This record gives sequence, structure tokens and C-alpha cells, in this order.
Amino acid sequence: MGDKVYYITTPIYYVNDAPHIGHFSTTVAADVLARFQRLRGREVLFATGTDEHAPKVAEAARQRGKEPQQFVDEIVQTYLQTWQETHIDYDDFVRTSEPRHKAVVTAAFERLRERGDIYRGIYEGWYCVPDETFWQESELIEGRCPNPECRRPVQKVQEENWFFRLSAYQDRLLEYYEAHPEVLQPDFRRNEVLSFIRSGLRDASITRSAYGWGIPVPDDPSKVIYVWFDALLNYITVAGYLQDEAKLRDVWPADVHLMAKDIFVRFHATLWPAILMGLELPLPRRLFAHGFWTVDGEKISKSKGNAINPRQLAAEVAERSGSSYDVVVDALRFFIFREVPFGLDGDFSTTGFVHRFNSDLANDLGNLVNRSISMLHRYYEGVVPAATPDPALVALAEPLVRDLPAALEELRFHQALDLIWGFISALNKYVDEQAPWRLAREERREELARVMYSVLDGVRLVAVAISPFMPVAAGEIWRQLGMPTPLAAQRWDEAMRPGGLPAATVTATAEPIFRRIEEKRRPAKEKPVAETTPAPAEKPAEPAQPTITFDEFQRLDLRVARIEAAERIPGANKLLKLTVNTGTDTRTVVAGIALWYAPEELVGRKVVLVCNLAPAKIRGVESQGMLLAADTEGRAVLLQPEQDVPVGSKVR
RNA sequence: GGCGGAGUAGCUCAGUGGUUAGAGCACACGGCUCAUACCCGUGGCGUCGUCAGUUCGACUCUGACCUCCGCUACCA
Repeated sequence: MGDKVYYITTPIYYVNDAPHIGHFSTTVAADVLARFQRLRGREVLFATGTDEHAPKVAEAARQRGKEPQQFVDEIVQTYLQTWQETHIDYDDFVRTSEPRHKAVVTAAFERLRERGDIYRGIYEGWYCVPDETFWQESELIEGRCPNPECRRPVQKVQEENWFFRLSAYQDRLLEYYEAHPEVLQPDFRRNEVLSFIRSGLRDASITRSAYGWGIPVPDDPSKVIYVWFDALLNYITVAGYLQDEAKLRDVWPADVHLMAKDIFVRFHATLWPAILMGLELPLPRRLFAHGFWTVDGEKISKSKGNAINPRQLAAEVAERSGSSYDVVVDALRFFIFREVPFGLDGDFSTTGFVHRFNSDLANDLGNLVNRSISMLHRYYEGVVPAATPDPALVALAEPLVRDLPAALEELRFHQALDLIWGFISALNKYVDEQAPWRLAREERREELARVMYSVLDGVRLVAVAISPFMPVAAGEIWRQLGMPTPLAAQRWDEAMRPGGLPAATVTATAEPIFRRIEEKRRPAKEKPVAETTPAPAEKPAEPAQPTITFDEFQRLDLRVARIEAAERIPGANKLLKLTVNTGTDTRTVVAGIALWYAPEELVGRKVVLVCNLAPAKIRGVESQGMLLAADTEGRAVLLQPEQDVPVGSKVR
């Protein structure tokens, strides 16, 4: 039994995606926290991993003629390599296909089933294959998947499944969060969780028909366990659940689960704590949801191919800069927290990165290191003189030394970097005001020694403070300073005490670490760095929609109709009530297009109508048919005949 | 529509019931010369979203409204 180990996790990443800047930010955040806690002397367990059980994965493997296991083994290499090459120092990497994890999932399932939290039921609903998601009838949009990125047809399914009694935990979850509001972070997301839970939790179907991949349901080989139930349990697999009770006691509960905002409310803040309650395990101390990155103002999307691959970007920038690849990787780690407060959305642009690289790293930090060590060589042949640090400068370091721990403890990375850069600025200003070159000229040796010592000791503090963010660059500063003990062996409380730079330390020759990048004017249509991770990381093709026969197609009664009248439906902001003439009758149709079409511009327009769609009541209005519209980035664009044709014309 | 949040300098944002509202970046000018053409300093006539109210006094409190964002409902 030791002290509580600081346990931090990233989500386990879905092997269907190649790692991009989104995964990178989550993982770097965890890495920075882990390094910082180690620096503070705490024992740390930092875990990441991969989520491998999903129908899409099995399908992609099959398309390549591979066994799923072989397929994922290959893809996992991309993650391992990416983390290695971006200085991610995790302690454990968990894969859901590992035996240790399968054992945990199986046992957790059995335990919950024994206590009645998992029961057998009939699931009836609509399933979107590509999204692997079940939907309620009422959630569908025009009979299709409601996910705006998907909108593909869904299949009606009715099957027996196992359900987790999530509804039974509604009150306990609310009580828990009311008593422990600090668990849900950032605070502005707290209400989203509470209102989601208050709106009523439904039991969750946590199994699927077996498809030859995944973890089988104990005693029911016809089913496998649904990926979300499977994946969330990775957090206790790593903690030693069922395998190492002593470790579990030291490690669990997690101190921080980090994730992007899309999987916060439903999964990490609702399903996961409920499962833990069912297993009678303590809940995580903090759930932190960060924002999304856009790239040059646009959402990251596979179709745009604008995902930023951190390794590739770093390699390209290193090429332009002349700095080493590892230093540029560190710069990228720095950038994602310097640019945007962690938790909010941010925009990534290469020009923004280059800009920060030049001003914050090359000019402010790099040049500070360079000018101070260069002067030491000029005035002292590179050997640190004996002196006490200038109290004025010590005072300037005070906010950094005092406030940085709390900033990082509370995941305020942005503020942490502000503190560090505030001190860097103070050091540059100090050099300017003290003007060591003048002291040297005027032979004021004692003052010169104190100034030089103080500045270099300040640089040492900066190196320690930035080391969780930029371990390689910090190590390089450390090396140039000639520090006798390794950076990795430093402990915060001691290392951040001013005056820790030993007299007579022999510094190395000053060499620029961050080399400025020439911002040459590039063609206006410069493309962002595209994802080009080599195979095997390529994304498997999306499964094609199931084909339908010509006869099935013929069952659709599509006709050209004219809109005779249009009005808004009160209380709904997307809906219009339309009166349309189909040639044989006049009927009412409700269409969800009010955001893009004003009622008056629709009257008289010819559109394509699905005439034999079963009527449905929407907002109290019976809709007898549906307008065809193209779906583009969540917008609806009405289809209309390219030439004028009579109302009632058949469309086929 | 419901719930929540935000609207402050060209940009990104900080901020407090009370004399002249701040930071960084960008821009302009000046200084220095150790250094990676760097660093340091100086400079902005900003109606602190709109309108009303509370108050001796509001950018900071209250109400209404406008705009944007998030969650949520509607999406045949």
C-alpha cells in the first residue's frame, strides 16, 4: 500500500481513425499532467490505448482479407509510433482486444447481471450500420440517421439483447453530482450533464448480435458486448481490477479522465459512473471535456482531408525552420495550449503556429537562452560566476513558482504558459535594464556577476517549468546550461528555489534551439497539411449501403408538385407547413427547411415529392409526403426539375 | 421553443459597485547592441451588444430586447 497514485487517462482511440490533432491534444494534455505530477514527486499512472471492437473494424479487415486481430495489430502500430515520436511518455497502453481487458469486461458483465443491473430484453428500433448506433423512431430525420455527418438510411431491427439498467441510477447520479460538482469540468458543461440526466435516462442496450469480433456475452455466444460498455471498462483494466487488488487500491479512482466534449455527457459523465456504481467502485475524481479543433476555420472531416497529422506537420515545419524535428514537436505541444484555453474550441492554422513559433519560442525564449549563454562565454569564458540571485529577479519569479502548480493541477494549461511567459518577458527586460554589456565595459565585475548569475538561474527555472510541455527543448536548455544533474531527476520544490544554479558550472556553447521560420509569402491557395499517414493506418472504406432491387425502387411514388402555400409552424424553428399540388390532389406536407427557405420564396416553386410515404404527425400537423432535398453540411437544398414540367409528372 | 453561456481596443481575450478600463498579438515611432534583424520603451478619440431601471456612482447589479455559441425539442 503506497500513497494514491496519480491516475490519468485519455480515451482509448478508435482504430478506424488515423491519429490527428484532436487525439494529439488530448494525449499531450495527459502527458503534460503526468510529467508535471512526476516532477512534483508523485507516482503516476498515465494510460492511453485503442478501442478495437467494432463492426466497422471487422468489416474493414474482411475487405482486406485479414483477420480482425491481425488488422488491428497493424493499425495500433500507427498509434504507438505517433506517441513515441511526439514525446508521449505513457505508463500503460491498453488494447480492448487484450486478454486482460476481455477478462475484466466479462467479469464486470457477469457481476452486473448477477445483481440484476443487466437483464435480457427486446430491442426494437432503427439501427444505423455505419454509425453503429441505435435510434428511436422519433429521433430519425426523414427516415434516416439523425447524425448530421451521416444521414444514411437506417435498418429496422428487432432483436433480443442485454440491457444495462441505467434508468435505475438516475437519482444516484444526480445526488452524486450535486454533492460533488467539481467532478464535472469545465464548469460550463456541468449543466449539460445535469439536464441530460434529469431529462430521463433510458436503459442502455449493451450487446449486439455476434459478428465474429468482440467480446462474447458470458453464456450467450450469440451476442457480443457493445463497444461503449467494452471501451469504458478499459479504465479499470489498467488500474488492475480483478488482477491486482493492491494496485487497484493505490490507483483507483482515476484522478482525471480526459476526453473531447462529444463523449462527455452521455458516456463519461453518465454511463460510466453508473457502471462504476453498479460495480461498487468509487467514481473518478474529475471528468474533463476539452473542445474541438477546427483547421483554418473548418471542421476536421474525413471528406475534406484536412486533419492535421502532428508528425507530418512537425517534419514539414522542421524542414522550414532548421530546428530539429523533436524541437518542433515540442513547439507543437506548446502551441496547442498557448493558443487556446484548454476546454474551449480552437482553430489551428499553420500560419498561427509559425507565428507563435517565431515570437514566443524563437524570439522570447530561444533568444533569451542564447543571449544569456553567449554573454557568459564572452565575459566569463562560459563558467558560471559565484553570486547570489538578485532579489528583484527572485521576486519576479515568485508568481510562477507559486501559481504554476495550481494552474496545472486544475488543467489551466493556458494560464500555466502565461505564467511562464510572464517570467520570460521579465527576464528579457531585466537583461535590458541591467545591460551586462555596459557593466562589462565599465568593469563593474561584482554587479556583472550578480546579473549574469541571476539571468542564468532564471533560465534554469524556465527550463524546469516548461519541461512538462517541452521535454526535449527543456533538456536542450539544460544541456547548454551545463547542469550537472539530469533534468529528469529534478523535483519541483527544490528545483524551483532560486539560486539553484551551482557556481562554476561549465556551460556549453550557445546554439539556437528554436530557429526562426521565414514567413515567405506562399501562394494564396496554400493547402493545410493533409493527412497522409501511410498504410496500414488508412481508413477502411465505408461499407456500401445495402442494394435494393428495381422493384423496390419502383414502389416509390415520386412526383413533381407545386407549392401553393407555405407558413411557419409556431413553436418550431425548422418546420414549414406547405400546401402542395400533386396534380391529382392538394395536400399538406411538413418540411424541416425553415432555416434555409422563407415561406414566401417557396410559393409557386416546383419540387419533387414522395407521395406514398406513410403520413405522420409532426407538431400536431399531419404531413402527407416529403420533399426531396440535397443534404450538404447540415443544410437542405431543395431539388427541382431542371426544366419546367407539368405538375404531377412522375419522377423515376 | 426550453435550459445554459457569451457579447470589452484591428485580432484573441482579462477584469473590478467608485478617481484617467487592462494584457498579448498586429501596427507606428524611439532606445539598446549581449543575442536567432533580437530585446526594451512609448503610442490607441475603445459609446465595455441595445434600451430602460436600482444607486451618490455601473463596464461591473436588475429587467427587457438584439446577435452569436452550447445542450435540448421539432426535422416524414
